[in-house]
Amino acid sequence: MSTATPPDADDAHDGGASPAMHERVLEAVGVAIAAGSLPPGSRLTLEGLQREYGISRTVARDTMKVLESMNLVYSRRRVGIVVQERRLWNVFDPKLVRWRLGSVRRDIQYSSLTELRIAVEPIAAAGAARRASAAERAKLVALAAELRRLGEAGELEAFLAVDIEFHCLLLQSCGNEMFTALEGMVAEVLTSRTQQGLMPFKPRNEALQAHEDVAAAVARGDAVGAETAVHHILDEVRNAMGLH
Amino acid sequence: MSTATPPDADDAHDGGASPAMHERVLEAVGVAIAAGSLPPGSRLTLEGLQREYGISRTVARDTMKVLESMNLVYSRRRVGIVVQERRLWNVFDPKLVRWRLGSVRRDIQYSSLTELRIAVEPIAAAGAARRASAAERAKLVALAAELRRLGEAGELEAFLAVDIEFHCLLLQSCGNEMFTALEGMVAEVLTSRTQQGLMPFKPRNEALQAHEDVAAAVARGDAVGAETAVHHILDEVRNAMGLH
DNA sequence: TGACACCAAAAGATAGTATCTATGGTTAGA
DNA sequence: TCTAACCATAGATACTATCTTTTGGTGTCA
Repeated sequence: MSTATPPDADDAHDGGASPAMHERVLEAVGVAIAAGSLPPGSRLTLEGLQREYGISRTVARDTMKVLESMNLVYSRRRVGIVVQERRLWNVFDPKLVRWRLGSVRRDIQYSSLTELRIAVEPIAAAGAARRASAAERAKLVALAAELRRLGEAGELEAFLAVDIEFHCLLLQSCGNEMFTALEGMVAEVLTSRTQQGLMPFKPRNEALQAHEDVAAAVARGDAVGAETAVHHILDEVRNAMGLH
Repeated sequence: MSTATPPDADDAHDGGASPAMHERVLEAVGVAIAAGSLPPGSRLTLEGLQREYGISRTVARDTMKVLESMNLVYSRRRVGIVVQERRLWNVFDPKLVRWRLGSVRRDIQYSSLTELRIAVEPIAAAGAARRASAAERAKLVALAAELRRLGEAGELEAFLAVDIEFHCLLLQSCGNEMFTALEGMVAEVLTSRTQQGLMPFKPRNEALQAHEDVAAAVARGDAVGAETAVHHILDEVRNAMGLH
């Protein structure tokens, strides 16, 4: 082996080793699988990984064990490590979601997430109306007001930031930890929507009103009202997806 | 160290080693964390795990790396392996869901899953109406008919099996892989509901009708109709959860 | 003299390397 | 069809390197 114990030279593909050796190779292999450049059925070996990334067997093992726990690969004796068929992947693992959002298959992941958001947010709002703390209710109302201000002023960037905060707070205060775990993904969807110019230049008044309605309904503990109001927010998105 | 290298005797806590050493300790530690007997902030060491489970450092490392990738623990030099606060767990990891469903905290996990199901299934039905294959549409109609037959005959066990098949097929044919990944969890919720006697002794006619409506709507590609009909199925569940 | 702040050294844990044996599944050969 | 060789993982062991917490010592100030 050329690259030996000390953190010496010849690490052409290194950037400083700060994000930990293990993470780097996990990231590299994970991205390759998510992007499809290592399609299902592809076979790896620990030995190959050691050579390719200049790592020890232990690190190669650790990486594969993590990938295995995400169901991205399985390993069999005498065969090596085999890329699992897509159907069996743990598609809710945040790492995988991130890898896929960065890949050429980005669109599929994005629309899956959007649909998930459409499904979850109304129920989350209903949950918030029943279970949110007083502080959270107040914060939601404040954020809705802030959204109107920024929306009418046409400050899209600040609007996005507050919009994310609004929707994430909804997920946090709904009392369902599984919904809360979707926070990061929803933020990603909202960001992406703005970046790709899928947002109207100026938020429509109906959308602003709907956000205020959600906040008000949650504030007064009206679960049905909150759910309905969120539906109004999402109608725009549903239309864009052809979901009427 | 008492338990040493060879697969010798004195392994009191062994059952044959067939499910792989690594899995056994992953399971044990994972269950302990999920159940709360290793609360957030608890500290483990590789050395301690080696002694406790009679395993080598390699296996202990692998296990911890998997737990770390699920965000159940993090490890820091000089400190050891620390159980992560609940808020940060990857609560969508099927392994964790399974562990929690088997723990004393079962109820929390169960209601989270039920709420998730309430959120996702209507949108999944809409997706199926737009994207299911002809075979899937036909199968749904057939399953709905079978449900009526079994329901009216009062054959609860067979009814449950077909009910699971119906709802899983919906998730499979909706074209959203994230929804599809929830299949196992939905099956678990439905099973649990029956086992715990939360189902009426004989399915209500409204429920049977709603299943038929869903199948029919999907069959004719009516997304709105399918979504509404699923809502009717879930109304019963929503009431039971106090979600009106 | 006692209390506090600061700094340096020791120690304890993971991170990673290297190498070995055991096991089981594949494949090729009789 | 059976059998044996081989190959890759599963697991064990013993290192070194590194990071970070703890601890102990020192000096200053009240």
